[in-house]
Amino acid sequence: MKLMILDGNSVINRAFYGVRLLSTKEGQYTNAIYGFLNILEKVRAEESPEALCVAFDLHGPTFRHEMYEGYKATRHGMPLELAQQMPVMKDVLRAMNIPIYACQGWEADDVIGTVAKRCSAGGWDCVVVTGDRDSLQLVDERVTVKLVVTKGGQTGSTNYTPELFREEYGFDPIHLIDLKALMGDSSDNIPGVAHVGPKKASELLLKYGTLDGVYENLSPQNMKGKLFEYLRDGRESAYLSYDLATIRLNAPVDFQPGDALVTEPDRKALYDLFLKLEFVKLIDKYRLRGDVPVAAHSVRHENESPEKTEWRTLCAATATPSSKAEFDALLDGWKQAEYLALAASDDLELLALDDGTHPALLTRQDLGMNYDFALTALFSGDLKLAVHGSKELLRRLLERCLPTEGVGFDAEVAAYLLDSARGRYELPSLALQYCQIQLPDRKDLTAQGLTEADALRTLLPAQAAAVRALIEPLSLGLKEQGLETLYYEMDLPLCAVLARMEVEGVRVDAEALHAFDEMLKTRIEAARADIYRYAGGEFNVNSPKQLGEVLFDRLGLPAGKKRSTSVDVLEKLKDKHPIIGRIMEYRTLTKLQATYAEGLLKVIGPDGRVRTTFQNTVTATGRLSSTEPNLQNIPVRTDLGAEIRKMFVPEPGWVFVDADYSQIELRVLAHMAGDEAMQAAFNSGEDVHRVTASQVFGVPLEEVTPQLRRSAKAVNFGIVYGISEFSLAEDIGVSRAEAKDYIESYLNKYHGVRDFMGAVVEQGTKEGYVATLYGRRRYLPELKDGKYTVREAAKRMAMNSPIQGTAADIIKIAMLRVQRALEAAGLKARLVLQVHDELIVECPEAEAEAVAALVTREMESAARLAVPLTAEAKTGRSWYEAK
DNA sequence: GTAATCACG
DNA sequence: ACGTACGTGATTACT
Repeated sequence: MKLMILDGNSVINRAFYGVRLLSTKEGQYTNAIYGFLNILEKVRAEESPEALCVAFDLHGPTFRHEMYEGYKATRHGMPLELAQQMPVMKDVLRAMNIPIYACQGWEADDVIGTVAKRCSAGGWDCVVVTGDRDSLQLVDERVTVKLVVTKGGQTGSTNYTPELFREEYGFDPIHLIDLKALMGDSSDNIPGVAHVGPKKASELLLKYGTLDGVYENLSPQNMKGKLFEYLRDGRESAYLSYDLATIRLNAPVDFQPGDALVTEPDRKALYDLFLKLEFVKLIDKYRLRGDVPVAAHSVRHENESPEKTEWRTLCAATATPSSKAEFDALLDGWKQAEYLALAASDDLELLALDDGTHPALLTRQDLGMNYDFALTALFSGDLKLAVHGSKELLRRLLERCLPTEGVGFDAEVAAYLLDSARGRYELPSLALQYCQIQLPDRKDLTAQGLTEADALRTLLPAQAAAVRALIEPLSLGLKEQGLETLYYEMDLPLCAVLARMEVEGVRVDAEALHAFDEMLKTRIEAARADIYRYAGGEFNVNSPKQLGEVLFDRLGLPAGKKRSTSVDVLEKLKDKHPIIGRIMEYRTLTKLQATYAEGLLKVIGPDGRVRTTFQNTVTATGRLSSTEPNLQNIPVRTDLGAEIRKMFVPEPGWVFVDADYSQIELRVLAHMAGDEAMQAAFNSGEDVHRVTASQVFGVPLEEVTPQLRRSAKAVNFGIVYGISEFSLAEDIGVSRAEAKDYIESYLNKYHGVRDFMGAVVEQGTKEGYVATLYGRRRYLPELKDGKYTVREAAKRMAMNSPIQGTAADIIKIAMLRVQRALEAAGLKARLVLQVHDELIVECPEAEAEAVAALVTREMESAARLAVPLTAEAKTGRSWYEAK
C-alpha cells in the first residue's frame, strides 16, 4: 500500500510561478490552482497511490517556501495573486475529497515528516511530492521524495530513493540536516557557519560523516587556513542551524494512513468550482458533466439510457412544420419576439429557431419545396435574428443567392468584444460560461448510436436554445462595458462585408503560378547542390537542427548563444563562408515555393479564384486575420517574392484598385497622445520620418541623409511597439548607448508620446485593460504579474494595442463605408481584400477612376483625427501593378 | 502538439 | 541580474 502526500505550499508555489497568470472574468486568479491540479494528476498517474493527502502551512507559506525563481523571501508573504488562490485551492481539494493536514505552529514539512513516518510504522510506503529539497532528509527505505520542477509550463519530477540520494550527495539522506547546519540556507533563515558554502560543507561531511564528527575532529591540523577559525566561531550557529533544519516527526496530527484512502470527488461541488474558475477543459477531463443542468432542448444525463424513443420525445417538443401553412403560423408568432435565435447546419439543410415560446426545426426533408421559401422569409429582414457566427451563415446564404437580412445579434462576435484574449468562442464554450448550459457534442450523440441526421435534429434545437440564452448576458456585458456602438455599428455589420468578400474571392493566374513554381524548382535544386558540396555531404537543409550541426560543428562557424540558424544570425556569418549565402537563398526559394507557389495552387477553386477566410474574432487588438489561405502575407518586400503578386489578377476587362493608408499607426499615435510636435510634423505635409530624423538627431531638414531617415523610421516603429534600447540597437546596428540616446531625445521632443505611454500603462494596470479610441478593450492582467519580464511584455502590449487597435477600428469603418458607397453608387466594383492598412477593390476598367476616388474619400473620412488621415489609391492589372 | 523559421502590416 | 519590439498564419521537422 502506498500513500502520496503533497507539500501543498511548495507545489502551489511551483504551479504559480510555472503557469502564466490566469484569471476569470470576475478577477479570480486561477493559474496556481490550475497548475497544482496538473501536477497532482501527473504524479498521481505516475504513482497510483491507494491513499492521497495534502499538507499545508496554516498561515500561508513560511519564508522557506517562497524562494523560487527570483522571488525573494521577504516577510511580506506571498504575492496577492497567489494568496487569493489559497482558500479556493483548499475548496477544490475538499471537493475532490482529498484530506488536508495542517497543524497550528508546525510547518508543512513537519506534518509531512510525521505522516511519512507514521506510514512507515503502519507498513505503508510513502511518496512525498514537493518542490523543496529540504524534504529529502525524509528519504529512507519506505519513503521516497518526488521532487517536482516546472520548466516552461512543463512539469518534470525526480524520485529520490536512498540510492539516488547517495549517488548525488555521497552521504545518507538524513545527513542533509548536517549539510544545512554547515552551509546554511539564506532563503530559510538558517545561518549555518559563516564563510562555509555548499562545497566546503559537503567536503567536510564526506570526511567526517556528521556535524558531530566535524566538531569532534576540530583542530587546526585537520582544518586548513581560516576554516578552523570559521568552524570554531560558528559552532553555536551550526548546532542552532541543525535544529532549524531538522524536520520534526512528532507533529500532533490526527492521522492514520487508512484515513486518506482515495475516494470519488463530490462531483457537484467540483463542477461548481471548476465552472467558477472557468476550467472548462477540466470539467471534461474529470467527467463532471453528468450531474449538470442542461439546456431546455438539450441532452439527457449520462445515467439515463440512450434509448432512441427518448430522442423522439425530445424532438417532439420542437415543432417540425411540414407545410407552408404550418410554417406561416410559426412565422407570425416569431414576428412578435424581440429576438429569434437561429442555428443552422453547415449545409443549410436544417435550421432550428427559438424565440422562447415557439421552438421549431425546419428541414428541407420535412418542408420540401417550401424550404427555400421559408429561408427567404426568414432572411428578408422582417425578423430580428440572433445567431452564433453570422459571417459563416451569411456566406452560406450568399453562396445560395438567398437574402441575408435581419441578423441583429451574433453571440460569437459579442463574446469576442467582451474578451478578445479568450481565443475560443465556440457555442458550447460560451453557453457553459455565460449560461451554465451544457451543450451536447455531435460526437457524443453519434457515439450513442444516433445517425448523423438524427444527431443534427437533436443538436440544432439545443444550439438555438443556447444562442437565445446567451443574448441577455452578452448584451448586458456589452452595455456595461460601453461596447454597444462598437458592436452594433462596427463589428456586427462588418460580418456581412466580410462574408461578401469571402464569397467573391480573388482570381489567381494558375498557369503563371505553375511556371513560377517550375522556375523555383530548378533554382532550389541548384542551391541545394551547392550547399551539399560546401557541406561535404547531403543533409536536410530544412532541419534547423541538422543545419546547425553542419554550420557550427562540421564547418566550425562561430555559433551564437542558442545555435540559432535564423536570418539575422546567418546575416552575420555571410562573409565567413560561401555556404551561408546559398542557404539564405535556399530558404527564400523554398519558402516561396512551399507557401506561395504550391500553397496557393492547392487552393485555387474551379473558377480560378481563391477564397480566404477573414477571421474577425481572433486577434487581441481587433485586427482581422486571414487563413486558408492567408492572403495578408503575400510577399512584397523582395523583388522575387513580389512576383507572386503579378499572379493575383482581376477578371478580364477589370482592374484592381488598391488603396492604402499612409502611416496610419503613427497618425493615430499623434492623435491619441495629443502630441503637438508630432501633429505638427504630419500637418507640415513633409515626410514624417525625415521630420523625425531632423528633430531627433538635431539636423536641418535638408541635411537628413537616407541613413538618418532609416534610423528615424526604425525609432518610429519601435515607439509604436513599446521600444527597448536593446532591440532598437540590434535593429539599426548602433550601440546600445546610442539607441538609448535616440529614444531619449525622441521622447523629449515628443513628450506628449511619453506622457501617453505612461498614462496607458497606468490605466491598464489600474483598470485591468487598455482601450482603443472607439472603446475596444484588451484585458492585460499580466501588468500585475510578479515576474519582471512578463510585466514588461505586458507593458509593451499595453502601449501598442490602443494604437494598432484604433487603426484596425478605422479601417473597419472604412470597409463599411466603402461597401455602402459602392452599393449606393450602383457600381459593379467589389471589395476583395483587406491587408490591415490596405483595401483592394476589383472593378470594371470603366469604373476604375470613380472607384479610386470613392475608396480614397471613404477611407480618409472614416475618422476625424487631429492630423490628416491620408490614403492613396493605385490602379493596375495585377496586385503587383496596383501596389 | 510544439518549436523554429519566415511571410505580411 | 535579466532579457529584450507589436500583431498575425503556414510550413517543416521532430517529440
